[in-house]
Amino acid sequence: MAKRLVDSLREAGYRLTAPRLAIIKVLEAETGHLSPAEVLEKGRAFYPALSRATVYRTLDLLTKLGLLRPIYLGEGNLCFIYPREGHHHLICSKCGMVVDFDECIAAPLGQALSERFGFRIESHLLEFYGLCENCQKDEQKQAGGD
Amino acid sequence: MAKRLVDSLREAGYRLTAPRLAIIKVLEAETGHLSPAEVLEKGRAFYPALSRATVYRTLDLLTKLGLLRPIYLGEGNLCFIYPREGHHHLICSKCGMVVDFDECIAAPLGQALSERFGFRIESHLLEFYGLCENCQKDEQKQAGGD
DNA sequence: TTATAATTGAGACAGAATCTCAATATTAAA
DNA sequence: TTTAATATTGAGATTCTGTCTCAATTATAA
Ligand SMILES: [Zn+2]
Ligand SMILES: [Zn+2]
Ligand SMILES: [Zn+2]
Ligand SMILES: [Zn+2]
Repeated sequence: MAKRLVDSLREAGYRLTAPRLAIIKVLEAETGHLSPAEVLEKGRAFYPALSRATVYRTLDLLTKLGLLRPIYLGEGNLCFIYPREGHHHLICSKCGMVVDFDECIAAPLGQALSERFGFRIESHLLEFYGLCENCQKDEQKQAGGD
Repeated sequence: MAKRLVDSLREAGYRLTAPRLAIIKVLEAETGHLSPAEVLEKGRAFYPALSRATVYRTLDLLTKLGLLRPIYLGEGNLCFIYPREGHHHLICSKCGMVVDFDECIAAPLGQALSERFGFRIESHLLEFYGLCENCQKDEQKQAGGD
């Protein structure tokens, strides 16, 4: 698990530095969805001098290597997810609640697209949007005011 | 087509104002993926006094109503898409190129999740990430430097 | 060890998003 | 129509986010 990010960096010819390791530890420790600000904060537990610029640079680098994915979940914050195969989300477009689920049907389509467009597909995003049970109830009571 | 956004606003009890109409016209005119800044600029063609705050407020509102979806495409800019059924993307994680395609297999899974979690699903996101042909070639030549 | 070049932190900077509040416009009721 | 109640707005201040520069540091291979 820990190996994947580290090895991919190395194989691509990038140096394995203390700041990068701190960031990778954060990404691996959390199963979830981390904003750059959270990565910075948590990363300083491993490497106190960690700077904001380095966090952004490293998240971008890992994204370019296809190891992370930027996504908007719920409350309008960019976050990066470290994709586990077949891990996806159900998001309430009103209150922002996020439900995780592990189930997927995207592989065959991915295969087809890969051939059609000459892409080498590394991962995908599958997110459903809608209203959670609570927000459905709220909706019936009120109309108008937020 | 034009009706959908307008009617949904009304039905949810929100007022139909000139600034909102301008924004809706922009969203309908463009098939693509618009950043808030683009919506502001284009929206001023319909309603010159349109303000940035109103653009953000309206995009958020339409998102809460499940009519728009915030997404990161390619080069790290937030944009909002006005989902057309089965319209999705293939994104190069290195150079940011976006390929559109219209094909989808998410509906049955959506149905199942809806029942399992009590969500009312309104739409979904299905995006594939990988390397485009050019970036695959580049990768073979160099290792290391950006 | 040493040389080389990638990487870093700090802080300046630019741009994006949010907030406040008085002024305005929509809507429903009179 | 007219009016009253209230949602919505624009402008600008403000706060956050993300980028950039550059000298200092550090990983790596020789
Ligand atoms: Zn999947
Ligand atoms: Zn909800
Ligand atoms: Zn998750
Ligand atoms: Zn590419």
